[in-house]
Amino acid sequence: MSPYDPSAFPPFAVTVDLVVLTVRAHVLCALVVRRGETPFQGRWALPGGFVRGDEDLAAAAARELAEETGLPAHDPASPAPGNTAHLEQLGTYGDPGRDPRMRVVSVAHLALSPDLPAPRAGGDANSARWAPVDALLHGEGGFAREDEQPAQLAFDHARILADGVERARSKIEYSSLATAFCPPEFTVGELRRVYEAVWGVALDPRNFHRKVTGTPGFLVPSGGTTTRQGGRPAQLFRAGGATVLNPPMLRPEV
Amino acid sequence: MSPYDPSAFPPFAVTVDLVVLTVRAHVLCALVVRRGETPFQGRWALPGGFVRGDEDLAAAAARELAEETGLPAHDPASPAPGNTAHLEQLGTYGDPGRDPRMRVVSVAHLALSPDLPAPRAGGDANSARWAPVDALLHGEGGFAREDEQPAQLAFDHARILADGVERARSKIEYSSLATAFCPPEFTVGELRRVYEAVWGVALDPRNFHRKVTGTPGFLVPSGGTTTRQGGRPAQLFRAGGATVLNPPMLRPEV
DNA sequence: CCAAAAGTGTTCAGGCTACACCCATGG
DNA sequence: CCATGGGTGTAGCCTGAACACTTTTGG
Repeated sequence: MSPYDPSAFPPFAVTVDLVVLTVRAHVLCALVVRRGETPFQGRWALPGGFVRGDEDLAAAAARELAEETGLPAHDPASPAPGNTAHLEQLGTYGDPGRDPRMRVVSVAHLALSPDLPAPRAGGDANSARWAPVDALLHGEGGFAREDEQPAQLAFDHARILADGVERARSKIEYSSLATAFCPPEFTVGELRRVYEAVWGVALDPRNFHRKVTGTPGFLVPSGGTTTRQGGRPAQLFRAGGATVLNPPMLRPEV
Repeated sequence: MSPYDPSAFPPFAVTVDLVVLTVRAHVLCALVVRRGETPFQGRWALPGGFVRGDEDLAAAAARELAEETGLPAHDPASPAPGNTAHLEQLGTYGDPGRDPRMRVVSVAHLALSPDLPAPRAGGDANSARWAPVDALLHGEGGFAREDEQPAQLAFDHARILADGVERARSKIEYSSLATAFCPPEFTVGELRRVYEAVWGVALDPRNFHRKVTGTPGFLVPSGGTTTRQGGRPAQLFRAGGATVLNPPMLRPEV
């Protein structure tokens, strides 16, 4: 048998898993769903599902995202046009044994969304929620009440989530991706709080303002102002056309 | 049927494809193999093959790399300890129809290697070669003699190669990855010629020298000197432990 | 008037660029 | 002695960090 003969291949299942991130109340959160079946029954997991036989990987990810959040995805090349989510491929996880039932290769995707009212997962409000990534990755104690499960995610999803968070943290440095966490119109202060939540640091509001408004193509004023944060009214902006930031935003030293 | 029931999945074949890059004679080159079978018979393609039933994705990529080049791969986390290649996952390509025979999902990997004597592919010297990436991606005219095929790669391999080259170009900015193109001991000038070949630019030798020797952990002197480039003898270095460069190397404006 | 958030001006330190200049070898 | 590449010094520009200060709202 030739090694290039596709009629003699080992059988694989291919799935997409989603790392959906958002910023809620100044905290970076990920979407998790509760598993109703073995293995890992009752544990939290990343949303995902099988790729259909005639379906592109990106299309499968967009379909799963819409099913879980109601958000349409948009192409990574173009900036977010209305209430949509950024979606990009993250990486592929295919250890034999990562799913005890059979050989499953999962193509993980990273989605970034503005703050949403509430997750909806097949009508069952208790089966999907936003959880702080710190609690999911490090702490058992990050959940508010004791009846909410501790954070050990099913399968290798903790690793996938960690990779997605790291991708988001590094990518907002040199791209305009942070605007994907914001509604269509937002203030400089709201954008700064996104950076602060994702990086877990405090930034100087004055220098941040100069930096983002001075980076060509990052922000365009939409004309309006708002006072929803209190204090002096702030200008409203939309995401500009730029996707790569030059110069980049600098993450403070650890 | 539940969407999570793995016994009812559509059948996929999973392969690994390799973008193997090296710098030969100041030119960035990729390893390509000539296809002996339909489809795309006689065309150049990226090396690759099926993932075995009990094999990790990274292991499959390392196995294919060793079969094609004889090089052992090493973990991306550790710097190259001898004559080994850097190997990392690049991305996954799963369009229905990318292989006309059946549904194939390919997990592409990026390998960076020092200049090798000659490719060896199953003993057939004519079936594998290093080709300049510019010729493979843009020009039909990049090949030296007319009897060598023009550059149209099989399947979606041109896209995969372009993604791999772009990954390498951006990653040598902020990581020590450029040393993966060098032999275990190398001079600052040799490292500079790697950057110049990968980026396609000319760099100031004086400032480059100061920059790389001043970046902590990037290079460690090995004690020896060499005169293989002519002129004043140059210090020999090994790759230091650092994987991320702070400050990064700056790619000149386009 | 006071608190709070939005912006602007200014100063200082450090990195990058450009280029003058010296060093050590082979031919 | 000259060409070639290796390596150091230095002046000017620019950017980012730090922080004083003004602006504009709500209570």
